[in-house]
Amino acid sequence: MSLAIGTETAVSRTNSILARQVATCASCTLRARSLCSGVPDGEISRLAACATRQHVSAGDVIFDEGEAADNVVTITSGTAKIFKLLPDGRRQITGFLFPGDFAGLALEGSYVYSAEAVTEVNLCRFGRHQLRGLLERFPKMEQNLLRLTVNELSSAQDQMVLLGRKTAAEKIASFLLMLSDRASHRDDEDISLPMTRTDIADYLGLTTETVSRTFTQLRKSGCIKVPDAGSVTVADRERLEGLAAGLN
Amino acid sequence: MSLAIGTETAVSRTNSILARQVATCASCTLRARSLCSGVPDGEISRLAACATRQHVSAGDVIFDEGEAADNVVTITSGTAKIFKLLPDGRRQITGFLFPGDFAGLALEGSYVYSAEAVTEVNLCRFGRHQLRGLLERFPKMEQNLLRLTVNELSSAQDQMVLLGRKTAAEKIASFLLMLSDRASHRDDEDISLPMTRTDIADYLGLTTETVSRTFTQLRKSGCIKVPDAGSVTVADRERLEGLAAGLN
DNA sequence: CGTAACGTTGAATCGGCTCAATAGATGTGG
DNA sequence: CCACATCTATTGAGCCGATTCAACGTTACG
Repeated sequence: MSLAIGTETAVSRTNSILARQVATCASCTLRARSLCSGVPDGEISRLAACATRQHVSAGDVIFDEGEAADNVVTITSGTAKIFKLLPDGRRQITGFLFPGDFAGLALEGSYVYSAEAVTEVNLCRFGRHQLRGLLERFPKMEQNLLRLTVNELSSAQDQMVLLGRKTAAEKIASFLLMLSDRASHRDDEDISLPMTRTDIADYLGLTTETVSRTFTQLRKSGCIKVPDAGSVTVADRERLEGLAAGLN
Repeated sequence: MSLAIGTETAVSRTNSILARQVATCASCTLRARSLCSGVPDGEISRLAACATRQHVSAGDVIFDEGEAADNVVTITSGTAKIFKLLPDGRRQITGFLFPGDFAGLALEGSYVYSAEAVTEVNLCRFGRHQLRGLLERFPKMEQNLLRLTVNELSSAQDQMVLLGRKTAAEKIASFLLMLSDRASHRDDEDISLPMTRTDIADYLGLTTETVSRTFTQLRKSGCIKVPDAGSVTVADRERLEGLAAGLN
């Protein structure tokens, strides 16, 4: 699926847009964050040399589980999701990716999950071998990567608590607060939901119907407002936080 | 709880058993695995110098969520569990630890989960600051640590699929096969279950009753044998693997 | 032994799921 | 601009898998 954004295409584009890539790293708003902050300013060109910028449309595949893991990607704009499938089609979304997040780190072998764009996404692909070279040259970068991976692991453990032990309302409350923290919004109380109810359900281990009903219930109880399907306003943050933490 | 094995005690023991520690690293059966394999043989003493061996009894605390994360520990024998609690006592076990596994990596700050011994456990505590020194001296060690953490993250994602999308029977089947892979047993078909039904339930997002009933059901259907509560024999591995993968 | 902790089994309940219908949003072409 | 199709979201009714509550075995141990 989605041949247009496969690895080969990305690589073949490398030469034609190299100049733009170099410029992009230096001016990238994520320059000081994520992976890239371990590369000294004087050596940005080395970073740019192993990065390929790419634009993908909402719904497009970024990579598929099982493919050769030739790239690590970082999201520069938009929202993506990573997920795993069971043979009969049951899906678990293991994370949403926002600008600065990375995915596809499989130190060897193949991707262990799939990634797709939720909205229009701009991303940077780093070639695996080139990235390894960078990591060896700049230990600071490897330290960053370790720190980021440890943080991801910690989030994964929080998500296990959510999936294994929280009720539907607690799951939705936790999810909204996670979005409020991690994604950027007009203000603290205003959360945008770029993903569908099905995505939310597959992230929280629920069905779309239960997600929908729980939104309704939280709305009726005055915790949140739901102006439209794509946004939520926090009306009573304290109560929402209590719910998410598992009080009540 | 369990003051006897707190960090202070462990540290205060350091001097008295230093000689034994040095000897232990060189002869440790895990020498070539886990964290430690990144340290050249000639420099083992540096490794030994920041490691404190400790013995804890079944049920004892290894460290508690929220404590200052002064140590990383690796299990050298026995089985441990790591878990998080919700305020009302609901518990999610996020992993079982077997020899070679490590826990407590919080690059700064405090532990984000608790760890307790399931059986009698022998472990090695590495001081955080000393470990950081080692990592900087031996980049190979940091690479190992990254590789191990990435693998843990991958397991965590598998567990999310299990918790969010699998049925009770599929969860138990997956759990048994995980144990069969990771823990050491007399043979492939023979699995020892050192943890209680409550531990299993809290790992799989179930109740003890459901765990018990599901064992019975798998036993009656001929997938497994349950000679006693502490062990399981795989009778039909193919069917168990099908179940675990989510076929059927 | 007696007692406590752990495990199993049964009966009834319930939270979330399935199935089904409706409503809203988005886009397309006439 | 409307008619139509499609996709997403909401709501309702009934069901089911897992939980809760309870009783009873079993094992370990002082």
